[in-house]
Amino acid sequence: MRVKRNAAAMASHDETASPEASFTAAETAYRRLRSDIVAGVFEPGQPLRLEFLRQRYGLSFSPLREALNRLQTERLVLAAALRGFSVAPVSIEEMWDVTETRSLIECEALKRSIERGDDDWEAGIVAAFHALDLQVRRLAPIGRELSVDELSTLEIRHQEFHSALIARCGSRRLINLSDQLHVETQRYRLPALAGKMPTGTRDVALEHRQIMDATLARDADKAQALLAAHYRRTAELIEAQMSPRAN
Amino acid sequence: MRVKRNAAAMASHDETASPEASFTAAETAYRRLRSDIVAGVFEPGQPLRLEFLRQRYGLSFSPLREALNRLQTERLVLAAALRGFSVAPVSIEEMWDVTETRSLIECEALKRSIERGDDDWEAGIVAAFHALDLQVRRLAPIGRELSVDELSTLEIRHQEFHSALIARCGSRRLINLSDQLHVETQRYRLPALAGKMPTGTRDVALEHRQIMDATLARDADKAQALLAAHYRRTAELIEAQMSPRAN
DNA sequence: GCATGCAGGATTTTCGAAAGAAAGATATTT
DNA sequence: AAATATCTTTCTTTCGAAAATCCTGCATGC
Repeated sequence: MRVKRNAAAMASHDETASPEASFTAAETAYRRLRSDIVAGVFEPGQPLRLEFLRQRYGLSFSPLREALNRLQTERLVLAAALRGFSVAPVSIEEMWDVTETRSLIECEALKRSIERGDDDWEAGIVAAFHALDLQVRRLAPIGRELSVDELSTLEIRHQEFHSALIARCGSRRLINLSDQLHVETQRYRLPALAGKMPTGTRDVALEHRQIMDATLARDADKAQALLAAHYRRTAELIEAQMSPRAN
Repeated sequence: MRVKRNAAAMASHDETASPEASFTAAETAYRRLRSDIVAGVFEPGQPLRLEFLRQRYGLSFSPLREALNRLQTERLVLAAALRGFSVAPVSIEEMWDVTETRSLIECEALKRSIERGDDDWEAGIVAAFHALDLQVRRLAPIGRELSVDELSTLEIRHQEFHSALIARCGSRRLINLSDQLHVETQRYRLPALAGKMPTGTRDVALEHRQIMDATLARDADKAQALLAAHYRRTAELIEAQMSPRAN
């Protein structure tokens, strides 16, 4: 008799706001792998040996391989035929490519949302901004160490704000791409943020407010420009932090 | 003892210009499934029962499931936890979403290629155009039935032309997205094209030439506009062909 | 009549072992 | 000593069966 099937029986459970909530082993493998890669638990380039993963997650080969195959097409994992999987490498070039692609996708989605957005959409933005702003102010004051939990909440609310902006773009694909690119950028932001908040030099809260204001004022051009600049600034900071070290 | 491993031993073999050429069973499953879905061999919405696929392709569950997981993230297959896989449905809305997203991606990629393209890039475009043009002229004259082979060649050269246009955009992601969106659009174009060539009403060869001319003249705005119009016209024809029938 | 519960069968999902390929180590030859 | 061949080990990949879940039809009770 099996033992590990309890997870699937857990009550509805909205983890990372995914559409379906039931958990197969393959789904668990997918989420945990993705989370570990994004958080930098596994080094970029590191081979992902199946026996190692099997022990780490307490799962069998099949669900692991299914998860790795999904992550492969999401660019988080590299697969070489008959030579297994490895964590996709990171580089400044890739970081800029993700950033610029994300900018392209989200600016278009934002423009369309501004054209089509209704009252609910506006309310969603205001709500998400407020929740984000609360957390930013809570963590901003001191250049102190941030707990994993504080950072995780900040990260989630940040994503929810950006997600709310483009929610009414009317394109499943744009929203989907935005999500995927968001995950990819996390690989660069999370490790860079680990511990030290880039104190001073940047008023992220203000940037968010300006994006929101332009959006609610239905000024598509301005909103797009501000959003693009927002992402560009983040990329520049990450580049500065990456350059001194390796690569 | 196994019997089916011969495929992996086949000599180098550049099918669909994929980076790696070695064939595992999972890779075979992926390609055959994708090809069958795109060609409409499986009806949109049709459940993809594993036992059925196992018999059809002579493979076991594992490689099939791995392939289906990849196709899931590429939007060709739908997966419901514990309820298996099914062919992703098609609709006019989805068709427009693919078309517009593709337009967005490729217009940006084309703009960047025009900025950065070198002599080799130009030569690649001219060569691809010529090969495409030859095939178009070969098939155009009569409104006759087209063989699968003729259509396949046309399809490949068409894609190679569009691929050549954006080859120097400098973004792995844009090129990758363009490829994926191309595959998705095939689901709509191939069945619509099956047999009857949309005779008369449209001079595709001219459209291609104009796109190429504007591109080589480094007129980014014009080239983008022509490319977008090219895709839009195709979508309009498909919409017209889909509307009378179901959905 | 309608809902509810319960077999039985169909299907997906997972497992662990076996087969196959690559990488590394050792021996053999030139 | 270098190059080549052969054996070992490590790892991936595939397989087929077992387990879990879903679905359908039927009976039971209200």
